[in-house]
Amino acid sequence: MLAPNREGWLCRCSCKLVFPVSCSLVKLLEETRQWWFINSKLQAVASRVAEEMGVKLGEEVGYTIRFEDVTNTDKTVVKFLTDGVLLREMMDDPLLSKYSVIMVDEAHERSISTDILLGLLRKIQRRRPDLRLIISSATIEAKSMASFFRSSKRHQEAGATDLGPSKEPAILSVEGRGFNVEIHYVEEPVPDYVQAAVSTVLLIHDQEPAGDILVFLTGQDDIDAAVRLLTEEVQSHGKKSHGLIVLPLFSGLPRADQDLVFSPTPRGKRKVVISTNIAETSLTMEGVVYVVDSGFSKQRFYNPISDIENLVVAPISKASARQRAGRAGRVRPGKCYRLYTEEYFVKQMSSEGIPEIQRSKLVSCVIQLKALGIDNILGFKWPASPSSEAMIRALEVLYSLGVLDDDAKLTSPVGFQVAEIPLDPMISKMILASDQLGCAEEILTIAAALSIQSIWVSGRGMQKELDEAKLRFAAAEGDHVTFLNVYKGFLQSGKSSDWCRRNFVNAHAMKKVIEIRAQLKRIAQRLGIVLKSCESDMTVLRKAVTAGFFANACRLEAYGHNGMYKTVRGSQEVYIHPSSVLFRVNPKWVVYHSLVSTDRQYMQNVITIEPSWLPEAAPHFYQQRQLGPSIH
DNA sequence: GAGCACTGC
Repeated sequence: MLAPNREGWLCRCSCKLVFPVSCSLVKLLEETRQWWFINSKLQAVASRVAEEMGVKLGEEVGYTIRFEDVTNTDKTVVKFLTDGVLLREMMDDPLLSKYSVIMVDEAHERSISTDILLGLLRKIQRRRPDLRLIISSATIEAKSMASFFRSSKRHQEAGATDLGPSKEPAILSVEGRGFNVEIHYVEEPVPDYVQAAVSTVLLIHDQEPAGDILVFLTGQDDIDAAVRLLTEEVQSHGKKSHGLIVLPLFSGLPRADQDLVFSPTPRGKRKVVISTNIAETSLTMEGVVYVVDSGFSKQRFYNPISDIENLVVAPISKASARQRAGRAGRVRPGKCYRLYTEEYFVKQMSSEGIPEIQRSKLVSCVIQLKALGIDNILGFKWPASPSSEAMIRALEVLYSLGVLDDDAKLTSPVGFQVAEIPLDPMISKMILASDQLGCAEEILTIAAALSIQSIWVSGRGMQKELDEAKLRFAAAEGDHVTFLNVYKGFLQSGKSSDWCRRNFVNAHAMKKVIEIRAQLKRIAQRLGIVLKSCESDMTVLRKAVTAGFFANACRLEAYGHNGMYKTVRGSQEVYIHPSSVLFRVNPKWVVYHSLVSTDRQYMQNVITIEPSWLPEAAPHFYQQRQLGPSIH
């Protein structure tokens, strides 16, 4: 019935309309200290609702998240799920016929899944006049949300099929609740927001009454710098900074360090948490009374021309700024210090951020829509349309993978199978290829490892040790085979976290690899993929990788170019990333998993291939002549 | 010899 996906769903709206128990939801969210995973919050809320209704969790009230389905087909009447899970359900049941009411929460956050979901719901309204929709969104977006669904109604009236009038969805506008937060701006623009943040923290500490401080910066670099400056201050003269406890917070930080942020502040002390955006929505700290907002965050941008996704530091939106400020008013009235001018806020800051769908590659998104039976992708009505260049890019990739045919329809069986696997289509294609090549056991591990950020601990400050640890697992074939070695070692250690620590492997990441691999194994078995091991035959394994990633093939330039590669298709200059085990090895032909661009384009996760495999893997994509005379 | 906002299936 409900489709919430973020912390704080329902908590700020009056939703008597939906639920007589909403008041207890509010109470629950205030009491819930399980801030860690959003999913555990969803779980906690479902469990509390079950309790309020006097039923057992998993019966009348249940929840479904990626790795957990706690529902009962015969009994469950209220179900909590993430938007991604609901989209997966739609593949089997496009009209969502088993639901009579769907509430989409936090629609204003505009994640890709939410946008796809809204577009689809708008579409199925016509076929499901009985379906009641409730969209909960920030006030600022409520109008555009309403008009998005209204325009669909006009469309329906003009349409040929007349299935009776459909009710318009109820749009609930939600407002941040909490105590009043006093906003302060700087008089003049600051030249260096890290330095400005540090000074502001010291000023607050010096002049304001007790209460913790939360500082929003952009990433680990900024955070390390600010922590260092503040720590030096604490250690040197101490007077201005006496009693300050300085703590960094970002997702790559080891769990134990993150936990420090949530330990109670000792009497007479003041905690300063220097954080990324993780503290903006994903988790909540009690005791914060002062917020320092740099006005920037790291955001993903995608350039469809170069086909490169990038993380860049960019100004935040007014909506983000308000969200950040709100973090100061959770326990009592607070103060927010914005490190930008009021004029800038009023006149230059955009009111909403750019929706994720306009900043991302669309390959996964397009295949999902195709699998949902949306044939005319370019005509799909979005809450915010992605660029047609990005769409076309995605269609090209899917066509080259053999997932779409000449009419841009899903191919059978490959297209449908790739859509079934909840990963990047290039990874999914690699898994399918591994079936014929007889190396699915290994490829599933590689697929899981490629699906997470990094299996290594975040390396700053212990680079040498991390490099040495990597060497213990390094494989001549490249990073993919190195993953296999790490995975083997991890299993042999009995999944020991001590083993992880000794080998600079991220234990939390390995846990995720295990979970994802288990899920992939279930799906693979459903698809009839034989889980065969290739033992020590790395050739078939490299061929399977090539079958998915042939579009990322690169050739080393002649000597004297210092490890410069060129992509076979686009002749783009690329280099092997120094974190790769093939860095400085520079084999002649490689395929990479992803590009990261800084001063150069760096290939991350690289494996050696034979060029003759390329036309085999994708004959329409690589004709022999393109590969030039160097194939032997 | 470099740099990893944050989710999600």
